Amino acid sequence: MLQLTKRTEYGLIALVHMVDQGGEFVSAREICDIYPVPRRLLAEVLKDLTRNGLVESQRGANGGYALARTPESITVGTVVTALEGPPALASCSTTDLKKDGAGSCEVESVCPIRDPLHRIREGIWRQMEHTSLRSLVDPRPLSAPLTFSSASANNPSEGSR
Amino acid sequence: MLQLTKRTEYGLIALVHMVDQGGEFVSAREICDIYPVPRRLLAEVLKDLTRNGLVESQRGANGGYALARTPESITVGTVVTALEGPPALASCSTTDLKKDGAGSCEVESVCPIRDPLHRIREGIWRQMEHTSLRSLVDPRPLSAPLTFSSASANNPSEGSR
DNA sequence: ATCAATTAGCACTGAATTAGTGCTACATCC
DNA sequence: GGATGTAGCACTAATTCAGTGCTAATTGAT
Ligand code: SF4
Ligand code: SF4
Repeated sequence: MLQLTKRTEYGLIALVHMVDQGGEFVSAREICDIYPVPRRLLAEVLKDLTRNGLVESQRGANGGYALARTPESITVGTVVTALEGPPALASCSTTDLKKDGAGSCEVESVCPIRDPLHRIREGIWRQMEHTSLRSLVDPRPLSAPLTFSSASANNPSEGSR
Repeated sequence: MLQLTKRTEYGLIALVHMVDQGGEFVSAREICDIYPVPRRLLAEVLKDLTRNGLVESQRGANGGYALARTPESITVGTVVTALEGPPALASCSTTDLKKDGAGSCEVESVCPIRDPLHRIREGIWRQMEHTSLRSLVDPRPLSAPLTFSSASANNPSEGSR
């Protein structure tokens, strides 16, 4: 259906929140305390993100999650790949062969749309790779397109806490 | 899952085949005679394409389907939209509100990723709009059985196989 | 030492979407 | 009339997804 899963969205939201907290460990409870998201499910997602090395986790009281890499190096593509596998667009994309691999599609040998679809997929992937966590967070605080001298506009009380 | 449906792929394949036949009416049987696609399902897809004005249909013997518009004016985006609705990426995209519309997502009011996702979706849409049927057919270095003998009188339904 | 908070792991249920099929009616050509 | 082929509708089965339960293991605080 050409749509991300809820899990991916939840993951992205959580990651953005982590960026907001700038390195502090945040618990799943804290996150879904802000965003109305099923806690259980979010925990599951965070766990997957941890498995894939996107975030670090800390158990026990005062535990939680924090980014394991810089917000610049984590892209939407990274998250999607971690949470629902590499974007496919069709069942015959090259990178994803953990499931069926070769004999996935009967049409494959004579398929006239395989390569074009492949090309579109690459474009989509480029889009996603081009959107980093940082760029998800940055344009947010100011709903204005651009401010000259962003330094003055940037409220010092903003990010950290 | 960020993947097109089979129906869309089948639709694209069929459309490409129609371009190959350059205006001639081709039956569903003829198409799935070339591409191993469930005939019944393909018919269903073709029907939808007809409803959306992408192809013209002709009933009866020697009937079939043919493009109702130029191959340049039909894009992958068009087909996707006709067959599975406008690309959404998330449940809160603007164009699609036939189902739930406003109260689709609980997070919506505080969602930090909505706009960025929206932007990515636009990029994807642009990709799809930029890929016309023509460009699907053209870059194919014709080692394909493209014969100009598509015309006129006695073209029995098969023969090449 | 105990307790409370929190992640890790696993498996499961229920809903939604999708793939694919059956059957009948209608249209067209021979 | 008969063969071919689309139109329409409804239905089943498979797959995927969202969300939940329960039980460890870990850590800090009391
Ligand atoms: S081969 Fe053609 S039909 Fe089969 S999955 Fe790839 S694109 Fe879709
Ligand atoms: S609002 Fe945010 S979470 Fe809800 S659907 Fe749109 S993007 Fe996904």
